[in-house]
Amino acid sequence: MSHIRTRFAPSPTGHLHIGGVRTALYNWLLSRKNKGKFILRIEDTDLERSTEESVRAILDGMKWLGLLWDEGPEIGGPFGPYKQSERLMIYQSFIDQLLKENKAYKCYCSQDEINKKKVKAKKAKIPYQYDRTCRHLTPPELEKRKKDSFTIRLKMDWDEEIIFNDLVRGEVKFHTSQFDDFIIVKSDGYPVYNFAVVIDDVTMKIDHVIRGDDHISNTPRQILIYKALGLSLPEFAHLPMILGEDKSRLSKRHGATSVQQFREMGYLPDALINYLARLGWSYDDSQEIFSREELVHKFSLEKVSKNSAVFNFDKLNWLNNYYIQHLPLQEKVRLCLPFLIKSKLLTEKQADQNQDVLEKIIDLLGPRIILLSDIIHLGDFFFKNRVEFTKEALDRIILKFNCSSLYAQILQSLPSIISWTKEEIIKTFEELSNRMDIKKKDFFQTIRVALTGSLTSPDLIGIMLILGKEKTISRFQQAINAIDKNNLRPKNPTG
RNA sequence: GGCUCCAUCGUCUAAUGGUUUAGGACGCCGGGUUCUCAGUCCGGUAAUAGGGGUUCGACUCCCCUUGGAGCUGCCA
Repeated sequence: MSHIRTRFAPSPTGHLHIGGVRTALYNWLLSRKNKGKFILRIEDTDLERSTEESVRAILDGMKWLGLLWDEGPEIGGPFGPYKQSERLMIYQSFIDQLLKENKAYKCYCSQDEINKKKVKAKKAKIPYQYDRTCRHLTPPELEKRKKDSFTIRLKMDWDEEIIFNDLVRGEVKFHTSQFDDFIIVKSDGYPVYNFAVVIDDVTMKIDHVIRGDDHISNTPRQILIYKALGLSLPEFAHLPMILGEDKSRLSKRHGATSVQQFREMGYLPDALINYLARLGWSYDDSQEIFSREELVHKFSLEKVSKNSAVFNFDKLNWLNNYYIQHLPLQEKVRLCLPFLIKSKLLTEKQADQNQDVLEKIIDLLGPRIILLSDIIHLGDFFFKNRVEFTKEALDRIILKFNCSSLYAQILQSLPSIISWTKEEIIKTFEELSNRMDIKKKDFFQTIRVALTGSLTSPDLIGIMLILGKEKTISRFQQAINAIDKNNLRPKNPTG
């Protein structure tokens, strides 16, 4: 297993799906581990649904995740092209071979005719198989239909057990009697998936075919094509599917499924990779956090589990938070910045000029950030010129305590703080707290509301340190003004 | 319907016939730290789908049932 070649072969009919990413990841890991090659191939033989935009999304997504390919779109390689739509000539030569060797034939049956036969079979409760009408066409009949469009079918002349050894599930058996003369070339001249995939894997010298287990039933058909062509088989490994919370196949209705969405929500590539790696694979009974290098080193197909796995956002979030916390501060800032700018909390220019403040803010917010985008609602009060009381803050603090006079007292004490340091601020507020007729807990909550408008925030001293003396004073003043202006006072004066 | 795959806590999984009162992680619950919320630390809750075999012994092997999934396309 030294120079192994693996591949990821998505079809560009939508975004890059998270399930596909895991397949890509396992292929990538195995190629890295064995110092082999990882090939990216675009399977765009479905003319109707394939789009250039989708190809873009796939390439971008793969790059963002750091799943770089050794051969494929944009970089080429010795076995290109790497887009099926550009490989028609290659398929043609293999089709010619099959036709010439009388192992395949042209079928002129229309889609309508076939559909009728299927309906009939269903009514009779017998499994549908193509009745081979066109296989027995006489030369005059063939001559007559020469100009009609046709598909090409593979002759099923086997009567045996197809057995292959799947690297994750062991021996899998099918009997050839289940297969009919299936189509390998569509009437538009494009090869059908099962055919194209075989030709591509062969010509690209793929020796380990690792894919989702939805392909397990396709495998015997593909093996039959290999056999018809006299080609030797690669190793197969079928990965379990990823399910949604309700255990049905993961789809949009379970939440985000495209890499782009995960990216926009503020997930880190490393967290996503770590999560996906552990979803369906384990190393031992205790390790959860794996660096990429570790994954490359420790990954093996033998430890891939056979059963499908439910995608769980709670665990992904836990990992994302973990990875964010372990990021160097400057990196954290760099990653959070786009979210702050996009939400208009600050401009790029402001960010450049206030790098140090930004670092302090993000350092303070650090452990609270689960998704990078959390920075927006967690830290907005730092960037806004005035804070607004949340409904809860209003009900539980502003309308419950005599905040206006409390703030006034604070304002009297603040100017006496000469050097705006942690120690001085603590000293002053502890003193205030002791002096006032309010529980310490409530006292600090009133401050929190004045400074942030909210009932929850990071450490208050930390906030004041970042805001600076001026802004801190002005927030208390603003709060008093807002209270006076809107007459926000406790309903019960005695309370 | 036919064929195929799968089955351990709510979720991801460990335990590859005996070392196990079935281990870890996320979640959840409780507690410590504390000005709130997080974070962090400590503790707790919770599973071998059911039934038959094989065996001195079964989560582990075999069979059946049940449940879930996939394929059964001129989609990939």
